Amino acid sequence: MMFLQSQGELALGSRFKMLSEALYAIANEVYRATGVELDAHAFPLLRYVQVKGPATVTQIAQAIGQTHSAVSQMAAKLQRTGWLTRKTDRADARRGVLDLSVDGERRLAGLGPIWCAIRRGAGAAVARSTGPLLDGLSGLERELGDGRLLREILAQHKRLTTARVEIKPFRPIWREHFLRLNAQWLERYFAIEPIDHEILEQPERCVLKPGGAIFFALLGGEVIGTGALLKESPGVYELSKMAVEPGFRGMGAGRALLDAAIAEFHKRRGKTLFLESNSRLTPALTLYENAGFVHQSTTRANSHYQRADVYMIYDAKAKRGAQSKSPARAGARAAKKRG
Amino acid sequence: MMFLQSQGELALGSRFKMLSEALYAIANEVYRATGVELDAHAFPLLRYVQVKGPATVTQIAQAIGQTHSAVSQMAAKLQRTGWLTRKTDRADARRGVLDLSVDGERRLAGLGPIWCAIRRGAGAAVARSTGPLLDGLSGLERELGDGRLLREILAQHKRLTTARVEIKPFRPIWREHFLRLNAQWLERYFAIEPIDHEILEQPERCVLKPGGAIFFALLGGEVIGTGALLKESPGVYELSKMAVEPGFRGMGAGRALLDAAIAEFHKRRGKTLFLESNSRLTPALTLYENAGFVHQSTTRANSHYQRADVYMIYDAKAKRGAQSKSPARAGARAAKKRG
DNA sequence: TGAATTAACGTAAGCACTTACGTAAGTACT
DNA sequence: AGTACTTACGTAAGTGCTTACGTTAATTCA
Repeated sequence: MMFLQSQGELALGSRFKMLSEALYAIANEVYRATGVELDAHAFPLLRYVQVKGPATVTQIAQAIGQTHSAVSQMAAKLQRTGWLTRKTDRADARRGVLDLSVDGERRLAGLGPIWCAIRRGAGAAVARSTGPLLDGLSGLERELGDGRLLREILAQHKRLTTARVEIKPFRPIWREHFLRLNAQWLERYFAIEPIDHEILEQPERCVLKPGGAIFFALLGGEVIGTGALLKESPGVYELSKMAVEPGFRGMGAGRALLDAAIAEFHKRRGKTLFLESNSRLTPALTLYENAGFVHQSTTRANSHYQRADVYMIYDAKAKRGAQSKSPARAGARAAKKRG
Repeated sequence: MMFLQSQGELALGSRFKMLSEALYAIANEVYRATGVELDAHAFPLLRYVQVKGPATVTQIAQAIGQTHSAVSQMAAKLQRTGWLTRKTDRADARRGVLDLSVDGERRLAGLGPIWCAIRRGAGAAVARSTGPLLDGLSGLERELGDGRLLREILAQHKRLTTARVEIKPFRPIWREHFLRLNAQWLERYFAIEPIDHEILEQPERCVLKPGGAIFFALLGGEVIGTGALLKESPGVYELSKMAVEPGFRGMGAGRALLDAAIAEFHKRRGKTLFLESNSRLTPALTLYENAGFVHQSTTRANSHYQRADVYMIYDAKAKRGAQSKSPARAGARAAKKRG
């Protein structure tokens, strides 16, 4: 192993292969340890149909970078084990449309904490493997070699499953998190606009005092997400400033925050609840769709935000399943319709 | 493919696998384009026996991080295609000792420029793939995706094979390279000692004027290596300050510089030629051994250097094959004896 | 000096892919 | 409408590895 490292760029292929197999092995180990019957090699396929909805063999193959044969074979296997269903596209009889089975949906829905733990553990390992790419690889090889990554993932999983996501109303000691969590995604995707600054830095004055509300999602005492209900005018509320810590996504915190905000909206006898967002934030849009927000054909007149190109209004009847029953799937179907 | 990237740490295994296969494919493409009949998957095994000398199946398997079965199977294939020979260890009849065949040695000796080109091309691609590990991977994926890496490797190879390594005596315009090339490895492995600074910064005063010589290795006009012959006392010379640009190793520049220095030593009717080095610099030691330098049982009395733990004296009779006839292999056998 | 254990290694079978190939359905062009 | 083509996909066979297993040789231990 030390020998391959001494060969520098010449042995990159071999080292990548080893890393790949080691990571698959760790993932399988985690699945086994948590009692999930799933082969890590199926992840790309399953995850694709989970987030994107029903898809054809070729479509999936291109997305996950494998041949259609590989997807075809894996799909057959997953059909036998009850994860997938397959029916031929009625528009084009050559195509087969793969979709999660009801049972498969249910089983995948329970994997949130596991994937979250893997993401957190692997993220930490990757973060420790700093420096130029070759040094980073050596670091990662070390993490895998001494079993550290596996231990860390399992520890993370234990932590994530013993604690539960709780939603609490605003408290001054958490004020900084309101800014921190929102700044994260704002800076990543867009830029922080003046109005953002105002709201995020003075939440009491800009949100609470005018009759709005702010919620925080906590996991084992740690603040991992936030969201705000702004009062725009009597009876009209705006959902805004939703943010979940990247390392904790998939735990249902977003949906819980959303439900809390909607409950508060009802409690205050609101008439209209709207939100503005951006079409690039597909996971968030999916969440909104599931919770009952409906796309409007135009953007909102005199919007506060530069980045807003999506305008949605809440309609209780459009709600698509509770948070316990695989919200992601319903959203994926909705995404299909969005195009 | 974009989909896998969106999955962050969760799809690391799949991405590593793709990178691995893409790199193997590129290497095979390069071999094919340059008319070499070699499968990139055989590289770790072949390279191991090339630099380390004859070895057993298990030994190789551990070094290259595969199972003994894999090595056994690959070795059988390489035996059929004439690369390897195999005989059972006479000390332990369970063990089989794998070694390069005469023909295999010859063929591998011709791969220097190819490996050099791969190292340079891949090194450049890796260097462009900067940032944290995940971003680095994305960068590398892009390099592989658009065929840039392959083109670059082939271009490098063309450049390396059209030009030839030339050895030239000192010229003032190249003075800075004498410092630059030596500082590279000194800083990497050790530290620059005061005496190094003196010699490297004032080569005319410290080397040439007292009766020594300095050589430069050029490839297509570019200075890629250097080496010095220091006059220690009448008839006694020291070989020192040998350095070859990492990206150009394997082109035979080191051996050419060494031969030039030895020729100069003979021309000046020297009686004794010695060198001091460090046991960690195995490739360099191998080179010295091939050229005729013989290890001494003690380190040199009143050595100039902190780092010196190897002391060798030149003996023309100990020379082990010209630069054209696979010097590396003879060196590997010598390394075996060194232990 | 056997007897049990361990080490080295080959062979077979399996696995996750691949390439090669065949078939059926859709598309484009005359 | 017929003919070439392209596309979607399954199946078979191949590949580079793995695990499982068996054989033989060395080592350890009573």
